[in-house]
Amino acid sequence: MSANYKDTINLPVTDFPMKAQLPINEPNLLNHWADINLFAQQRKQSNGREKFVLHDGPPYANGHLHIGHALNKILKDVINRTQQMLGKDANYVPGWDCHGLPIEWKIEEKYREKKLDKDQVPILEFRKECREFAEHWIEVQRSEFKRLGVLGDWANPYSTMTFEAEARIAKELCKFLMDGSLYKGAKPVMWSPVEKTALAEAEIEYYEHTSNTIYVCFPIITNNTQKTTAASIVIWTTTPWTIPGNRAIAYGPDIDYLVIQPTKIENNSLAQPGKKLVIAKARLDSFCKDCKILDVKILGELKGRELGGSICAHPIRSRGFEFDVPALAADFPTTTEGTGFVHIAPGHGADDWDLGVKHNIEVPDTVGEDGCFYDHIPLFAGMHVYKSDKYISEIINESQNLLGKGTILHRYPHSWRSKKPLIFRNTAQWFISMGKTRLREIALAAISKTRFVPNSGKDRLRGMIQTRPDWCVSRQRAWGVPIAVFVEKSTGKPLRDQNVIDRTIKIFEQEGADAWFASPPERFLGEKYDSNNFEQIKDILDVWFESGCTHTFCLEEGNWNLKWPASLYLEGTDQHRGWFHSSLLESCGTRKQAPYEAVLTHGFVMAEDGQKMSKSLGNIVSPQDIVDKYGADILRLWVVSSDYSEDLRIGPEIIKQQVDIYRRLRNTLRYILGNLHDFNSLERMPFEALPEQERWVLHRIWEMDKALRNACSAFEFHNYFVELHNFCTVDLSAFYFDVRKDALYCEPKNSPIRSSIRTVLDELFTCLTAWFAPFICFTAEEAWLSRNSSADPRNSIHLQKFPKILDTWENEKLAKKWRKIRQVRKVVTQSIEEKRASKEIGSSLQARPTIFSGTEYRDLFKNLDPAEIFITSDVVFKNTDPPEGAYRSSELPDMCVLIESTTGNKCGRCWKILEEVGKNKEHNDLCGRCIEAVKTY
RNA sequence: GGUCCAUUAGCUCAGGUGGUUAGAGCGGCGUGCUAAUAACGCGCAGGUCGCAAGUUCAAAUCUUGCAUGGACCA
Repeated sequence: MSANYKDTINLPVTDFPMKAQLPINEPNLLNHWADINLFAQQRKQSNGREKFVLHDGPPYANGHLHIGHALNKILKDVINRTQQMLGKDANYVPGWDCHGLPIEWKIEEKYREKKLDKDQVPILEFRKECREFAEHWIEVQRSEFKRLGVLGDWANPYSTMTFEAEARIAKELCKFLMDGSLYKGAKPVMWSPVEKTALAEAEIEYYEHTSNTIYVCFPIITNNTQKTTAASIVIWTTTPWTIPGNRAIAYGPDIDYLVIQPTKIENNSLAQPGKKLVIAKARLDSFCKDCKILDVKILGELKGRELGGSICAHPIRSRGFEFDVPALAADFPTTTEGTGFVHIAPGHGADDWDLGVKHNIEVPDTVGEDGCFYDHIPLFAGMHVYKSDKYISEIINESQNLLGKGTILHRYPHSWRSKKPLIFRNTAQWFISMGKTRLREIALAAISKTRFVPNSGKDRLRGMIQTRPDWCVSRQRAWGVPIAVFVEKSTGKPLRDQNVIDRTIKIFEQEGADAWFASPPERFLGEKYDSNNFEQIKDILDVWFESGCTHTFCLEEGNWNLKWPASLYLEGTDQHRGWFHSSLLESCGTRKQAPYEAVLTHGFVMAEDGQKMSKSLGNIVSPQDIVDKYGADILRLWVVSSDYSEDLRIGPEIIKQQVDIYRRLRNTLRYILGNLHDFNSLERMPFEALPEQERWVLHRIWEMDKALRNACSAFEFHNYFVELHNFCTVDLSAFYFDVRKDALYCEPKNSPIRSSIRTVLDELFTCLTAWFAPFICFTAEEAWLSRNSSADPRNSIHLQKFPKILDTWENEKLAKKWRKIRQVRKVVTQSIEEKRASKEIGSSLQARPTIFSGTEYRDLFKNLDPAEIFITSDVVFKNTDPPEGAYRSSELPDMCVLIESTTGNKCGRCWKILEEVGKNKEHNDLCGRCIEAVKTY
């Protein structure tokens, strides 16, 4: 009859629950952090330490957070927390991007619902509504970010629409004005004749559209090769209305062209037999078909480059278009459609404009803002471009230069608002020159001095800076910082007067940029100038210029006590084109160096199958859903276990995996906490007194600490986190905890071995809570407080540094030995499993392994208890030949194991099966160790 | 259409300069314990390294092409 010894066993005791209930508990911890003013405590505590400033790339304040926001901010938070715990002062000031189109749209939409035109609304009222809209979303996003556990100065964020920011942005632009790099130029932009406005990329939608197409002859009047004498270059265009704006023709220097002569045509063909034409060799067949030419004579063949220096006549030259049309080499003509030549209207296309600028060709203004030809255009004045195709064709035909016409169905840009087709139109715009003040070279030099993580970002940004054109910084919009510049009417030159600028900036600081629209120009110009002689520019600054200025009003100025340049900028890879780019140019233009020491980029978040998330596919994962269902720590776990240098994936299965990993980590903490119940520092054992296995754990801690510090300095967490998880699972749970369970539970309460183990558990608790803290910030705090809250209620794991690990804990020799021990253990557990499968054994304590091997293996366990390590009741080493049926593993072929059932009786307390049990009269169901232990209760 | 990047077990990731049978963990399956118990242990099965050529004695690794996915640009 065995007594119940459960009460005499040191079972784990803890109030740290197995079930996390994160969606309920995390908000409680957030409240706790607010109560103890954690962020302020952190700042105070780290005052004077080396600063680490991660400058926040401002999200756009116009909607709920999506998974990409969550990835970005959690990654920032992890980095800030690791830097803080490494001993730096990682002050983090979040920010918002507030001006710009998407918000304007929303407000315009409201007006449209009320059947009001935006232009009828006073601009100040319109801007006020935009501001209120942005303010609303800042509030929403702020609370969503906080819920993710992101720690920062949420009470005092920066934004691009504060008066100080608006003033500062205008001031920065004026630096480009004063040094001469800001200039007024012209550029074709996507233009909607219906709304009479330029459109941004995001406002353009592509639909199927039927366009008129024409083949047009450009008679060659000057040539460098006899082959083309008296011939005409043939172009094909889908926009006949751009012919009045034509000023050049582009050819491909490596394209093969033919000189041909139609010999036979269909009755209704527009082509003329005998006329010499030049077209691409590869286009001959389809050209003849389109122009109803039945047969041709090939007169010659030439490479595009032979056309260099050729000059053609404009196809309606005799009708008021007396232009010379040069043939120019370009890389964009192809032989996949048309004739291998591209007609160039510099006012009506990006390629056209670039080529025109390159060859100093004037950019004609032919079309007004309503889509009608200007009055000064002969023949077509006042005509709408959409209605002019037919007439233009007729005029060209009258000039005998029309070869064919047709229609084509293709994708064509349309206005997001009116759904009407768009045109490219030449407009006056403001630019920052890449060359005048050597901005390009300065920026390139700054890139080479910057650290990029991953490294490939460096080449990417460099490539963009190398090839980018001048920066177009003006927008014909309402919600933003104005280009606060006056242009002198008589000269067309911008006014460069520092006094005017200073006066303007001062007004902006006090009243915001609204003042530009609210006040008369005299207020800014002062008494020195007559406002009648100046045009006040009402264009809005490109929002990229604004966000490119955040380093000035957040880092350089402001009350946050940060540093310039920032230690790190961290955003998605799309920001090579965006914020990294504009910040670099702004800073290099005004400060001759980059605003950041390092740039980190992460990939995009895809659905589980690697596809983009989209409403139509129904594969969108929202951070709010994950937080509500599983908790922010699960989302944070996903962030740190993913490789952010590429695109990353998320979906139900991946989240489930994080939940599983989370449970293991949590139970590891729970087990440690349970066994540290009633432990105090007096119980700690000195290092020298610790058994070998405990010193092995300390060695592993030393290794993990090294791995952590490497991961932090490389900003690379996913490999480290796998290692940390493996440490908890493989080293601790499956090995150290399992082996030491007997001693923890069954040895007398104050035995040295228990105290040694608990000393190590205490170290593990300190380390694991700190190591987890930057990642699963809620759970680490919950565990920490469950042990430390009584000491100081203002306590927090997030006020700790990473523990300093002593180098004396390193012991590679010991580690090597224990790797071998675990190899042997593996063979033993395998051999036990064989007996379990055949139902000869259940618990491993029923097994008695005999190890047949050389003495080397027995020596491995000298001064150790191999039975405890194998969790068997006994172990025997034999130096003899193994019997038939002994287990041998290919891993360790020089040993084998024979498993036999133990003989003896089961100790009612520790469950080992030992011969000695039953030999004691007083306690005939206990082993010797347990008899001694029981006496202490 | 152009430029760049990626593709290793169901999942997340390792795999310096080419060199034995491509590794972990999770999940799966089986199983033990019933004193971490919606926990913990033990064992097992999973891979034509996206596809196809090429270089080489030898390719997951180097080259080229293709496919799929992604970013930026047009």
